[in-house]
Amino acid sequence: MANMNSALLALADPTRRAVFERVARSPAPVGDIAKGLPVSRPAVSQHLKVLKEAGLVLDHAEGARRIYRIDPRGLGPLRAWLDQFWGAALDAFAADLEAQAKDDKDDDHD
Amino acid sequence: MANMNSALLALADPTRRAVFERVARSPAPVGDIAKGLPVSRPAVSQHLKVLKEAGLVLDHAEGARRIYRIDPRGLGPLRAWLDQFWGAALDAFAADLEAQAKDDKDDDHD
DNA sequence: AGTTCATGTTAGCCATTACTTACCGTAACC
DNA sequence: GGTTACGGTAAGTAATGGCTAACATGAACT
Repeated sequence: MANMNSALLALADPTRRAVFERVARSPAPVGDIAKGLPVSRPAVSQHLKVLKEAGLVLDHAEGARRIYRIDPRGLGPLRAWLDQFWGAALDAFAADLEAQAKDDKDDDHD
Repeated sequence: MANMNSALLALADPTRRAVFERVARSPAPVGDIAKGLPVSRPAVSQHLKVLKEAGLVLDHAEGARRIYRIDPRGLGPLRAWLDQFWGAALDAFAADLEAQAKDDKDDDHD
């Protein structure tokens, strides 16, 4: 499912996120991905399955190899969800500045 | 730790994400947050602790209550990390379009 | 001081999960 | 056909994590 929940869940694990980052850099077969990681090849295969179900990567057979690449639509919902709170974060930042200014005024005993 | 790893890990859990969304909407004490959720108050308190250590929320005492609000700096690293792969996703999308066009035309390659 | 309200903390339980080893299927070689 | 390369799947295990219940802390109020 390519919703934001599964995407967030998939990217939470450091190893799986490393797999995703590797695939995002450039498409690669499973073996190559596993070579650059401290886990076994089946582990990478399992991570790729999760990433695929989360809509973050795509795969296609190429002979005996299976090439994984980033799924363009995967990061969309996640980014949209994040931006939803970007405004709230900025508002909070503005409120912080205001409160800080008030504090400075209160604390101006020499 | 206010890095992107802990932020991603904190937001992965649906309940904890609901807590974060509630806090982001408007600052509130723990009891009020727990009222709108299907888990106990201690559970909310634990989630808030994780969110706080991830740099996603801030708290300040207000009498016996403890008001939690969003931490403006929390989403920054996460958003930055996400944008790092936004370009790769767009590139992949462009590659998809190109491949599709090639398929449609059944043309030989560039 | 004693009581009540609001919250943090601990202990323990249960479900989930990330990992490895072993195995099976498939595709390209000889 | 046999063998080798590549990758997905199953089973079993150790570790993690979220939850509740019980306890501890501290502030406000009478």
